[in-house]
Amino acid sequence: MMDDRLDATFASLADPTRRAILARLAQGEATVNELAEPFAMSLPAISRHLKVLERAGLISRGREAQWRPCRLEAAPLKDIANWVDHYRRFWDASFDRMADYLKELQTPKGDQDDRKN
Amino acid sequence: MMDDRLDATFASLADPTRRAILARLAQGEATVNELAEPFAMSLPAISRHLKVLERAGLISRGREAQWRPCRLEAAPLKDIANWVDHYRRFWDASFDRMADYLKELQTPKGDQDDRKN
DNA sequence: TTGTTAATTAACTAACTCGCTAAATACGAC
DNA sequence: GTCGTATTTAGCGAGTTAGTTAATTAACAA
Repeated sequence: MMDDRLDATFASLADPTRRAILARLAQGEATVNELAEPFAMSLPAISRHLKVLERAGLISRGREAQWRPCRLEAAPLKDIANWVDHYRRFWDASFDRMADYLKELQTPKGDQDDRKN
Repeated sequence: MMDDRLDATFASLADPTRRAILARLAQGEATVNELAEPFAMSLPAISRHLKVLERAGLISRGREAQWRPCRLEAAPLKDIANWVDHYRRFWDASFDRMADYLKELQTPKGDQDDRKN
């Protein structure tokens, strides 16, 4: 919606570790230790990446005993998809198919944002 | 394609001034001064934003006399769109429509990238 | 040559990011 | 309480970013 949210979302996604974390969470919830396991990086570093993702609204966290399971929250990604779709005509040969696609996208509700993209 | 390019693209898009510049360029080529005009910011600042966008491959620049017209280059945006589409199912109710869409996207050539997203 | 406009580079500051290690907190088990 | 595991916070250092003003380069015009 607002500019700041796009800022935070894009900034969060600019780090390969954070994108990998999201990819992992796309397969289901995971704890911090589980998320950290694939990386040659300290646990505090991962914890920080998770905080960045949380602030951007890209993940949420539960509380089960001493574990804080993380789950993917895709709403900001939808904003990104809406934003980038405005540029689709610049790489997509078929104009009309894009029009169809955008129309489809808008059917559920008018939750697109055009101002100050 | 490679991870680094996604990094650079996302990082470039994390700034509202740069997104606004891209939005302006979506309407056609423009010189540095024209691009700077809407902003309460010095010309060197704009010049640097343009350099960031250029390094990310999001714009290219010509040379006409003392003007250096900028033009939008959308290829990196396509990468973004491809990346974010992997998460479409997390906000889109219709699974099957997404599958169709992705199939469409892949038809022209296999220029998608899945590794290390 | 001199002047004007367009754009970049240089040098600087303030603020932020990302990694680390060490210490602290939170919870469950004993 | 004490122990062990999970996670976060604190503090540090290196590197980057985004802005500034002043100086410089590039091209055209007279």
